[in-house]
Amino acid sequence: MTDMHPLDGERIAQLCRAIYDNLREQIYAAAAQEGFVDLRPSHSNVLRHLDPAGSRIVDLAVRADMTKQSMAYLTDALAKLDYVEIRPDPTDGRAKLVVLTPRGHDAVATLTRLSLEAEARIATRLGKAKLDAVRDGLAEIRGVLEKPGQ
Amino acid sequence: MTDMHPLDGERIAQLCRAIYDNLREQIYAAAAQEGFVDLRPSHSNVLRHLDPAGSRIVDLAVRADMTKQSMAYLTDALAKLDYVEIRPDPTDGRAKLVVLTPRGHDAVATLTRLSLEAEARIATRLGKAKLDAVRDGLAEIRGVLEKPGQ
DNA sequence: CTCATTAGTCAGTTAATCTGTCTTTCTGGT
DNA sequence: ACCAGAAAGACAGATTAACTGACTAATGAG
Repeated sequence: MTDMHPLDGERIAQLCRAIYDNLREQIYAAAAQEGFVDLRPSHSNVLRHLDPAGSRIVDLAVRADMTKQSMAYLTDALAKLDYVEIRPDPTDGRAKLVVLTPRGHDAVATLTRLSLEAEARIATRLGKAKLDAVRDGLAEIRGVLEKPGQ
Repeated sequence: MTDMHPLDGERIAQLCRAIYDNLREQIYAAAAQEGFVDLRPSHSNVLRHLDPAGSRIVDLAVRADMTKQSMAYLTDALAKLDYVEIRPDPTDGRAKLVVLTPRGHDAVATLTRLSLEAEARIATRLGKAKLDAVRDGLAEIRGVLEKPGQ
């Protein structure tokens, strides 16, 4: 351990940021090469939280921890790009349902595959056991952070 | 492991994102409460890479992986907030040196401390050994991602 | 049946990036 | 010593992804 810059050391936060940035870049670049050129990282705030039967904007906003205005902006963009369809919720006249189009299903499948492939590449260098241990540790950390007061 | 949403699973990338977001939020909120209300996460793109003798904008830009225009925007903002001083580089008439002010030193020290405190809180729940193992694993992953072709 | 709550929209703002173009300064090769 | 090209930064403008505040329309509980 050479003496490092105060904020640049081996902090969990910095490591997570570097890894996340790298993987996100990798995955969206690969997705672009597979035809999803107009797919942006911010879109995964929608795709990640969409449930199969469709979701309301307000629910997506809560899950993604953003305002409904911001979520509406994202779903609207995805609708224009033919990744989702936005239709009235038959059970509530105020609400809309955001549902994946076939292209949207493709995109989700592709992102999922690319994400798994990226991990597999890491596993070939680290070993599956170690990678699994890191993943478990991260999941535990996330759990701790989500309910801080014990 | 319940069957999860395709993109919402226990992927390393997602875990890193969640953890990084949470820690960043925590740390900058705490910094604000300690008087650094005008300090923003984007500013750490500067602070993290500043070396003690001062750095050139172009070097900071390279280190932070952004354009020099963007870096100039950030350093300018930090200068207006009295975290850094920007002065001519005596060794090169084209260049400027960005150096920390006393307040900037304070900010770096505070962010570093808050960051370490956040990790310490995690350690009390996970155990130091496990946390260290995760950190080592993450560092290894980052290493792999930085030089992908072996 | 009314009124508070909820879902979403509209308008405007801000933060943090980007690209392209320009000026100034430096430097290496002849 | 000169000049051509590289490098450092500035200026102008665009874009993306968020935000807040104020609004409309539909729901549902008492």
